[in-house]
Amino acid sequence: MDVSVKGEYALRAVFDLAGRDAPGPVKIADIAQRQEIPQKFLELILAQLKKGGFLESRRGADGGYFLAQPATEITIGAVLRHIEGSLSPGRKMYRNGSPENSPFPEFWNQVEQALSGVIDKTTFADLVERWREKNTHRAANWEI
Amino acid sequence: MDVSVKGEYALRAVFDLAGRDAPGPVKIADIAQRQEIPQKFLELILAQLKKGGFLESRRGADGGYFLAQPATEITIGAVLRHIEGSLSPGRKMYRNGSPENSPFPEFWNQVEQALSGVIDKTTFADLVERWREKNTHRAANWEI
DNA sequence: TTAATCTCTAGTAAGTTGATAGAGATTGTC
DNA sequence: GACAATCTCTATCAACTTACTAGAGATTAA
Repeated sequence: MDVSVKGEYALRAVFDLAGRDAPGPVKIADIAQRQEIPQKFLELILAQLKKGGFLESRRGADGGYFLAQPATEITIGAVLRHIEGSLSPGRKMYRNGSPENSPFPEFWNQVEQALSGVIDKTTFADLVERWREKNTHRAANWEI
Repeated sequence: MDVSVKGEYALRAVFDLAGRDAPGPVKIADIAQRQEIPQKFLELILAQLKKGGFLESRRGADGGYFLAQPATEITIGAVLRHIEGSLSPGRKMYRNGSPENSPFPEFWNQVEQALSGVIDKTTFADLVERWREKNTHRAANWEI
């Protein structure tokens, strides 16, 4: 029951992009530095996020990544599911068509719903907002 | 974000023991067969559950395992945490004392609480009860 | 004593994770 | 058009984890 480091990097990267006010693409190198993520690893993650439809990019000089949708419409759950695969903790149980008369599937279902109640209802806009509330007088990461 | 096969085996084993009406120890081999768990692997898991204070055992002929506490007092969360370690999905994030001004710790806290609301409030007695409700006319697994 | 059990210590094959390397494809600028 | 800056794609890899397996040892009931 854990989110991989890769998943965490993905969340931080999207958060970084969601927090930018100025329009225009952001360089991988910048995200990598601000979020302390190994750049080459981040490249793979951003490419995957792009395939998932969360990000868009532009190459060449002055290229970079930017959100494909408004931050109010990207949930943590969506990003995490795309990077980590299913988040259902009990998905392996009785996967071979074993006992149907088990209480576990129902139980895991409850767990999944509880989880979903948080991760699928929190957007990156929410995260940025919370972050700003806590840092009204401090300088923002992305305002250098 | 996943429960390991080992964790699932542990839950099934405790569930198996919680569902027994007759007193007295249950053999590893029996649990292994009913729950379809490789016996040698189950041995390790049961030993670990014993160390965690969930089970007790008796060796020798007519030996076996049995619950160390009533099933009403053993929660899924307790067993899972003991087998899997922390269930906090975001525990790795900013583990190196990085940004304190991040919205993520707070977010992961919410996730943890939502999770806890289910797994720390469901006991094995609950599971057995649910199981029995669904199987009032069918033969129980452990009644052979 | 013997057979049945739990117990303890090792080992291990397969898979996953968290990267790194380097060449290729685009794009803006001079 | 050359060139530099970026993203993009494919391959590789060491370290670690997972899910087991093996086998000898300790304890108990009959």
